[in-house]
Amino acid sequence: MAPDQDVREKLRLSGYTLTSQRRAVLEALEESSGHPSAEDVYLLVKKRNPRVALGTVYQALSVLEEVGVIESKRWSESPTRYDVNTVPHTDIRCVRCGAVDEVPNVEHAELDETVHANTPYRVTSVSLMIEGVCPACQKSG
Amino acid sequence: MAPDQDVREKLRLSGYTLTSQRRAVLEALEESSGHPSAEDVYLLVKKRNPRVALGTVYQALSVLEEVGVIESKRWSESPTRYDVNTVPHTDIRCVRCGAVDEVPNVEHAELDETVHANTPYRVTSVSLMIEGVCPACQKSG
DNA sequence: ACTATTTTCAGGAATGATTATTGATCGAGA
DNA sequence: TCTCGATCAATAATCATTCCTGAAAATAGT
Repeated sequence: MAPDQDVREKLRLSGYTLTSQRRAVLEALEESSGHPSAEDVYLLVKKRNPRVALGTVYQALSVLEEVGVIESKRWSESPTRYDVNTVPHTDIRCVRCGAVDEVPNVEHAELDETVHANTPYRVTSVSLMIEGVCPACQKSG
Repeated sequence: MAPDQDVREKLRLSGYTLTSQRRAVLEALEESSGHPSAEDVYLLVKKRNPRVALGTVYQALSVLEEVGVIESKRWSESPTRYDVNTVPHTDIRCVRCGAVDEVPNVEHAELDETVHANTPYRVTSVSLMIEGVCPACQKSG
């Protein structure tokens, strides 16, 4: 995956540096399997460095997203989730337990084209918000 | 459009009644062109009946959505927007001024199928969150 | 290395949207 | 009309997120 050098370069291009806090946030994101919320990241970061504040995590996430190292997605009735995978992909969220999983083989290109062709807006983002009930919750439901 | 009788029936099926407040909220939604937020609806309702509280509007919107008379959509960095149009359609939101417009000719059916076929989740909702810059803001920007 | 300048940070207060609570009021049916 | 449950208005509480401020740390210049 992208080593520190890559991240450092992306930050530099926007006039930022790779601080220990930003690295800690990034590492927390990498080691967490799902799509953690800011709060989740905060708890992970605090395990190693109890001095960080939640506000700092929000700041770091904001900067990392701005430079394109991570991305955020928000579903209704749930805080914003973060993800280190910046390759376009589609996620589904369980409305019962909040788990997030990837949905493979969903092609965005055609959809983007249709949208562009049918609106006078200059389109800046097209994303899919998918919700459902995960297999585990279906069993226990 | 759907007359009171239709709305009343949908409410009844879920054990609700059509109160004057719910009707007022619905009328406010119908007479507002865009996709108003709860706050917008509140201001409209208050013009006729200054006694209603914002919490009451939230309650009414919640009930009306539950029974399928209206629907809500939420974009990032913006409060939830409400809409009486429950026929599947696609909306785009201007990131500058917040305006919401419809994008015609976007077919959901195929997309829904693809998603269903590629996840073990029981899918409950697939929606498109589209953002861009509207023509007016492009000129003034 | 030493100080000046700039950036970043921690901590906590503030904000905005939404939900929960509570006591009063309304309304359908006996 | 009386009763009982539903609904309401008002307000407090909550939740996620942003803003603010003085302190600490990185960076640059001497």
